[in-house]
Amino acid sequence: MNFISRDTDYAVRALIYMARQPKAEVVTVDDIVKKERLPERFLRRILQKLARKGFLASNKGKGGGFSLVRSPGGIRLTDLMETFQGKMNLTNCLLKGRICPNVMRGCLLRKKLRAIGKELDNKLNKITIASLMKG
Amino acid sequence: MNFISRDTDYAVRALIYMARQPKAEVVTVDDIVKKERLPERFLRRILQKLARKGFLASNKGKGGGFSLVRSPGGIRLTDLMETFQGKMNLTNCLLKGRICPNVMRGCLLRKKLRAIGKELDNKLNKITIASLMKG
DNA sequence: TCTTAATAATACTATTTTAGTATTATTAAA
DNA sequence: TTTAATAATACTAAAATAGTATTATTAAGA
Ligand code: FES
Ligand code: FES
Repeated sequence: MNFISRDTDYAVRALIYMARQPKAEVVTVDDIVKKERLPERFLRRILQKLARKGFLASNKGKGGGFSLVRSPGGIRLTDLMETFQGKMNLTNCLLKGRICPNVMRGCLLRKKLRAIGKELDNKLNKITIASLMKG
Repeated sequence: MNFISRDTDYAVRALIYMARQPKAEVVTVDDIVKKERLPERFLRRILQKLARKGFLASNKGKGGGFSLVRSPGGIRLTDLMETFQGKMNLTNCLLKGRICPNVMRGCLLRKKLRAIGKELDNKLNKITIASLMKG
């Protein structure tokens, strides 16, 4: 079971690559594909999604490409995970539809997981693209 | 994205139910199904797996059923997650096959996730069936 | 204005995981 | 020897994941 999905991972790579460019330049998908060796079509879809969500600006036409909108320090790993994997849910009750005797209140398992989940979130929230750029 | 899969969840319910029985009795699948409202066939497969893995003993034939082998305090949530979901992997590199420039050593993302993952493990490891029985 | 180099949008497909069902065999008590 | 239980295995349906393919749109620049 993977915590990070493939598209989240690809997005991280691409964003780090873009953030490394001097002067927030427009970067072409082809460029990223060549340097980071990611699958082109799939990466396009990922970048499009990032653009729709406001992480990137896309510039069509000749000389076009994608450019960062938000600063690398403002893009958290958890934002990307949420974008591509949906909100990470440590505590979802899977019995709900079927017959959950105690939707959340009083459910010890969920209560414990919730506490742990909060601490996990706090830590994950500190990971940003900027914090990953030194590597 | 769910952290706990459905079969892990069902296993937890079933084990708590069994642990609550006085005297580590043999419990029949039908009984669990009725009380916990879990899908019978699917639950059977789950219990069989728990038996193969040494959590339960199965007694065939008339008067048979499943019984706990390990004490409720000795069954950790993480054991069950590992059994049904495979080891939770916070740090798998998904680029590996494709061209990972730095398998783990020097990869900041993995390094950070590894540290967080360890703390998460420590906390999850404290959740046992026994610790969930009061609810 | 026409060509061209770029992305956009959308639909399709293949694989894997998840969740469940069905069938047949085995066992042991009564 | 009947019967009430599980075992083992194979099958299936649905959802998530990881892509691919096709066609449309845009804007720079000769
Ligand atoms: S069983 Fe539903 S919240 Fe615990
Ligand atoms: S990219 Fe492979 S370990 Fe980081």
